[in-house]
Amino acid sequence: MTEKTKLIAPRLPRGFEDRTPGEIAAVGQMIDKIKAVYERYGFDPVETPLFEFTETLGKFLPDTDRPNAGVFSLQDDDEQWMSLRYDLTAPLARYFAENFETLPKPYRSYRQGYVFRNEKPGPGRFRQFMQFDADTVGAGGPEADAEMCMMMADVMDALGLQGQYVVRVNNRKVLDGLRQAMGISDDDQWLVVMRSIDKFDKIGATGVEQLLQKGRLDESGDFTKGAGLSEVQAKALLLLFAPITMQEVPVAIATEDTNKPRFELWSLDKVNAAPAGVTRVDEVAQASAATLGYIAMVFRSIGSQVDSNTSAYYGYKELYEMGRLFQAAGYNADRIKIDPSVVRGLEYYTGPVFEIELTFKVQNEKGQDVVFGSVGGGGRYDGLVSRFRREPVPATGFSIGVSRLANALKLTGKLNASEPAGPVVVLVMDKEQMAGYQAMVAELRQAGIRAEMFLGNTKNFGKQVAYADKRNSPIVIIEGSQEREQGILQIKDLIAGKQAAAAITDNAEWKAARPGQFEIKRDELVAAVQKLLSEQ
RNA sequence: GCCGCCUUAGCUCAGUUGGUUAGAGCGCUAGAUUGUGGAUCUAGAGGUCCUCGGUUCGAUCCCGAGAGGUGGUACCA
Repeated sequence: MTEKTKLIAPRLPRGFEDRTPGEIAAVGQMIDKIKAVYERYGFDPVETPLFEFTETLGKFLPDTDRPNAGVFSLQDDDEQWMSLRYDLTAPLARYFAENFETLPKPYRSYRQGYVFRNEKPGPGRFRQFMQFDADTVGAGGPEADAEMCMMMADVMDALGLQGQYVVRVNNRKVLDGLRQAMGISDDDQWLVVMRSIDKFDKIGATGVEQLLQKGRLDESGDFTKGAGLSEVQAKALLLLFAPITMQEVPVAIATEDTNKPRFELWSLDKVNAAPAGVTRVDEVAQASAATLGYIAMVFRSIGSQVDSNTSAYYGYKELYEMGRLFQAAGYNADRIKIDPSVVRGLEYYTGPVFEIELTFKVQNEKGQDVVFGSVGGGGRYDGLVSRFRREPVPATGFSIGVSRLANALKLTGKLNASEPAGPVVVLVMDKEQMAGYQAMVAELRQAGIRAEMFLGNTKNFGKQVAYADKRNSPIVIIEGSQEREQGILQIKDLIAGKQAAAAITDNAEWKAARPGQFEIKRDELVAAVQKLLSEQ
């Protein structure tokens, strides 16, 4: 005991966080609100484990037998690689495929939990964080995608963020069509193009333009190699971000196949004299008409037409139909808007992609503006279940980054992270009377009131009251020998006392005043506490 | 991964031009007060000065390497 043993420094690996009662309560409230929206849309919960076989998650490095370094992995007894899940989508695909025979199809499910990524953490980025997902598996139409977007918007409303977010929607098929039109055949080159576009909110138009061409030298002096596009190609892609100015309006022209309208840009004069079968897009999808027209214009600027290649056509048509659905359901462009610059991750999305963006400024503790990125997103992933089953299974879904959203709300003071009320504390005035104090606690607990007897060092009475204060306790119960003889108790209202004492500066006066304290009969304990709690 | 900055008490930081017992504020513990929260006063605990190596009579300080933290950037399913 005399020799000093080497102590272990209590420390947390970076990217991980402890959560206090206030934070747990605040996130719990968020979860309840999100859950309520999902359930209202007809989704059912399911829970899957934190660990999966690495091959289930699909994260083996190419050409090696080791998992991707970005996932936490370990080998089981039989040397099979297992990994902590890094999202909730791959485990859902596994669950659906494994229970294919019994699940209803389409299958609507939601689930919430921690996911893990072994990457360098940053502001608002963690190595363990919570996601809350909803997915519809087995429904291939844009109605399912549109429903996802509307549900995301409803969730944000339910969290009290009306008017402070926008759900941005794009379609990967449109981007693929652009690629074809521009004649980019190299997959790697296209990958760099997509990454560059995805960085728009971080590095701006100039930065993206540099990345699309030769490359960009950032502030730290690091050079990022560009995609090697020509100036003409780069400028055309940059139109995706340009402010929308339209001389012409998009129209849908009926064709022999009623499911395949043609999309063109017409001048207003031409539209006004339009023959039957030509519909202005803004009459059916007002919310996003300008953007739809704009996408058509981007195609024209590179010498193509939006419906001249299959991929772009279907992407465009899906966006058009989703726009109609948003319009019909009353979701305007200030809540959900079509935005051709949305890219989202790169791996498995096959059609519509969407992202929630906060439209208010977020500042960190030091008062600096923080680029927060999206707080949620998703899209259609028709290929994911096919890894487990031979038949094609379409699926769409999205994910809310609960941790990141909570962090944003915390920084803006919109998260109610106040410490929850503590228990009623019964003070120990006389160690011989423990049984009596414990009986009081039991009475209170039986009445459903949080209560505890002070268990620490009872020698100094002031410390007991200080303990109750630190516990955020609303009330303390005092029974000394004087009270016991008279069959009474002292009830001390700590909340009222705190207010009443604010004006007192002298310690002697402070003690004499005993603010917020009054007497009751012993047998009135439960009733008096209940009454006081309801008044506080 | 790459680039910059940082590392002294639980926290925020001072300091030593290289010299013997390394400081402050806040916090913590105890006492003033075995019948009252805040404030006040008193006392106390708490330090491998990030680690290792080098230079030096002597290193917390100078030099080198490493670790950790932080910011940017890359990757991000």
